[in-house]
Amino acid sequence: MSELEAEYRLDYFEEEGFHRKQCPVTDVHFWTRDPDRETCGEPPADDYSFIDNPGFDEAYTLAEMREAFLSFFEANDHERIQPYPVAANRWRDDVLLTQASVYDFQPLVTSGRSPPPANPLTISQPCIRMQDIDNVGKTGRHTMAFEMMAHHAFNTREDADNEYAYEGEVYWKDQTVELCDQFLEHMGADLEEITYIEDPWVGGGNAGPAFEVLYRGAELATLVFMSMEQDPEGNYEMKDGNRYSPMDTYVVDTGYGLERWTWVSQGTATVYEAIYPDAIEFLKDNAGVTLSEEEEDLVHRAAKLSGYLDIDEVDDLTAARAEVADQLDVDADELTELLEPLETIYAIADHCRTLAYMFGDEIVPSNVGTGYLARMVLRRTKRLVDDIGVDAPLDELVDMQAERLGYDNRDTIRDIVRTEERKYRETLERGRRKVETLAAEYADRNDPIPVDELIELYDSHGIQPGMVEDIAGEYGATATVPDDFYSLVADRHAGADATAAAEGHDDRLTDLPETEKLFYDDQERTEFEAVVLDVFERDGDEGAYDVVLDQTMFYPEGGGQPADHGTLATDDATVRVTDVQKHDGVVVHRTDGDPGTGEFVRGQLDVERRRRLMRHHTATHVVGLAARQVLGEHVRQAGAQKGTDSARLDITHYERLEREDVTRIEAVANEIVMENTPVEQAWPDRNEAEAEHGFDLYQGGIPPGDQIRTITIDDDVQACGGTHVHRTGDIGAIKLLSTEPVQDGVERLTFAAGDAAVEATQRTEGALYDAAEVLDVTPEDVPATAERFFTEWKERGKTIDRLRTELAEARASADDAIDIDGTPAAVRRLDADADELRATANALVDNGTIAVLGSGAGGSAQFVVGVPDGVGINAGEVVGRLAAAVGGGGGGPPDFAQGGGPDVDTLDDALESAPEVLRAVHRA
RNA sequence: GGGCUCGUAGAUCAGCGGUAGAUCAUCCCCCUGGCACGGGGAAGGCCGCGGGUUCAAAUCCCGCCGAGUCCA
Repeated sequence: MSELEAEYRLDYFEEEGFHRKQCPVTDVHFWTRDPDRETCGEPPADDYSFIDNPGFDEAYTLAEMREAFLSFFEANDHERIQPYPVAANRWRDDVLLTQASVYDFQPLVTSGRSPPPANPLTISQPCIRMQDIDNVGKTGRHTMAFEMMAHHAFNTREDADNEYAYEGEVYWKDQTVELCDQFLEHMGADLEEITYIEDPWVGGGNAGPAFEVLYRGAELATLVFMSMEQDPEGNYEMKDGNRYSPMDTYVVDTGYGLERWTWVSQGTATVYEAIYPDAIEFLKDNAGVTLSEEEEDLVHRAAKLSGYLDIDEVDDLTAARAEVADQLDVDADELTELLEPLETIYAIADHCRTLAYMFGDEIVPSNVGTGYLARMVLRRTKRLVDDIGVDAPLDELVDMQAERLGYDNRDTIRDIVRTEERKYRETLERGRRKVETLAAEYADRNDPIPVDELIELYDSHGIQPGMVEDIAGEYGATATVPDDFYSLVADRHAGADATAAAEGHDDRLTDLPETEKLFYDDQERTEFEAVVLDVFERDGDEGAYDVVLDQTMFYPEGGGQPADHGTLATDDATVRVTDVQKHDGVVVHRTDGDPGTGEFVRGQLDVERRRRLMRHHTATHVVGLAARQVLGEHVRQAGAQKGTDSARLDITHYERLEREDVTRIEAVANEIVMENTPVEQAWPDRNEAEAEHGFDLYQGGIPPGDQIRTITIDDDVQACGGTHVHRTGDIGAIKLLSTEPVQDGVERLTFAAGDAAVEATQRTEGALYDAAEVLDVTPEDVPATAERFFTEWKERGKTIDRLRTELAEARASADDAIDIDGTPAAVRRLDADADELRATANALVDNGTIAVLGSGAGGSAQFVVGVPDGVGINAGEVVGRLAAAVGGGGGGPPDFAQGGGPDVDTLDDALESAPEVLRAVHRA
């Protein structure tokens, strides 16, 4: 780390007369204007001295503080950028939620592959950090949802190649610190009290020097100078033990916690009271939490202590609280009783804000991904609300925050919350029933409910162990939850994680120039001319070649659209193209012959295939648009695959689709087709397009580059690389074929377009006509007739059962009975199925007769043996012996047994031996 | 995406190789002046679907479909 020391010696510090010091408490190095200062300013070295002693000229609300920050940086030549969604997985696949403002610009902008929306820029980015969930409410300063205010500058080195999307240096360390200093001064902070702590930063494969900015005990900002990337050969070893080397791009990544700043400006005891005082008032009222003045004072003093007791690093909350109580000279239990309701209220306010962000940004609850996180937060919030007895519905609480945050999809948000609440209630009811049965069982046996069962209940049924304890108590059973419960659950999940083998890159391709893509120029053209740049024979695949051309009309597989097929022809030969792939801009045509390197070829697409693919691709956009119109704005693409006969589109939606939804989507989609709307292709500047359309552009993935290709149909604009028809009318028709749930929150729509739609309709119609023919009715009458047939079929089954019983009773007259040690016995061959044998045997037994029945029906020998009560013959034993004679086995209870074997031929012999067997078994 | 659990009567579930059950709801009867309760009875099942193993599968195995849940 010492190699980095020089990195922190800024001219700005020199000019401003800063001193570099080492904190005796925390050992860190820091910079200060105050020559007498010894400590670094961070707890535990220093206290939260801003509480009751606000750090700025005025008290700010959250909105005022945000505006103060953004307008200050605007006045200092930064462009204000609108915040990104909290669902970071919309533009990157390595994280789920946005946890910092810099997430917005990773990886494409920070690596220099795409230009930033402005440079330098300022933003206040909503973030969600789930890892803080347990601390929320308790520590006085943790929130799961927060806004990170920031100013960013994106720089490239002077000696770097001119291959990046931005050039030169905007500003770096000195000006970053200066801006921070100036903003603090602007707000009225006492500059003498500010400390800049040296704290190297590492994260996400990048690293660099960084400062933490401390003021009155509060960490108000982090100034990160992201300038290195992970590199085993690198010169710098960072705190994560990895080596790093400098990058060509270097990025100013700052973070100013909006909530912290607001808090420090107000000097309230906890951050929560500063940022949503109205929500807290409402919840207190609603839950009936009222404190006396004396209690208020105690809570206030306790909160101040919680601040610097650093509870988030204390495992045992009880012990931490006891210490607080000790310092305040009050009883720990009393303090807990006083604080807990407040902590719950703080947490509820925070969680509702988190949910408002999540649902406002159109995250749909699910069993996977961000949707699962949303579900977890919602359920946790629901439990908290129930615990403390808030009777306002959850959707209203979330809506309060959504309104404050300015979301306009509030109706959908409420709908989602209500749907999720209902699902959770059903899970709880299911769980309760399950636990009740289990508790009653263990109470009977006087055993405690074992930990295995607790884990099973939680892991497989989502039942919190606390709930099991409660219910067990009601039933007089006991359950003890071990301290390491959740790690025991985690153990159950320990398993090998699948690692996908990376496909080996073909080095030979890297030397070739990017193929010029003709398919965007005129999507209707199907012929072209090109020069063969190179041909590779495919290893281990006789007669297969990869052909690279200088330009091509062939669309390579991508964006869910399969590759074009067709031919490449020279004067001498024609080869078939069976697949087309793209590797870093080089289009590779797989062919069944070698057209010859350097040859001039004419390419011809399989027109029919391409047309079908185009129709299905455009139809996919239309169906998505229709689904959004019918189901709501939260609907977005979660995946898509086009084909020649059908295509499928996965959409996010929080309820199962019903037939009615599907018919409406289909109707709207076909209206769009009939309106014959133009399908417009454009190549706008990416940042302009983003500013205009937001992230809904990228439902099919994010392409790199300065410019992106967009496809516009009505008000639906998508970044899309596929080929499309000119107007929606060219699709012809869209027929939805089926829907299926892919996962909770995602529905798959399968549909056919154009002639494929007609074919699909004809197929289903054909099936209906076939069915009608079989039933000998008109197609319209098929449903009613099928129902009638089914009902009649069931009735016949019952009639058969009844007649069988009657038949069995009729057969029960034992006039052929033989005597087995004083009991009559009927030994017969019936050649009926097992049900009939059983019924007959039952009837015989009811008449006091031993029944030994054999059947050769169905290709195997079967026996049923029934013995009346009080006759000392074990039916199972008898069956066993008889079955052995036909090469099988059997068994059953002593009064009624069944068996059989494959040798039908010896069935009669076996039956003949039955009387002896009966006697033998009786006497045994 | 991975793990686990579960699909049996209208509902909730038991049965886990050998004749498909319980409770509630429904219908009928009894008890009552009437209601609640109580008693008696009836009706109600492609045991999710498709394969396999077996003399025999609701039950065991495999696949599919569906529901739920935990984890990333």
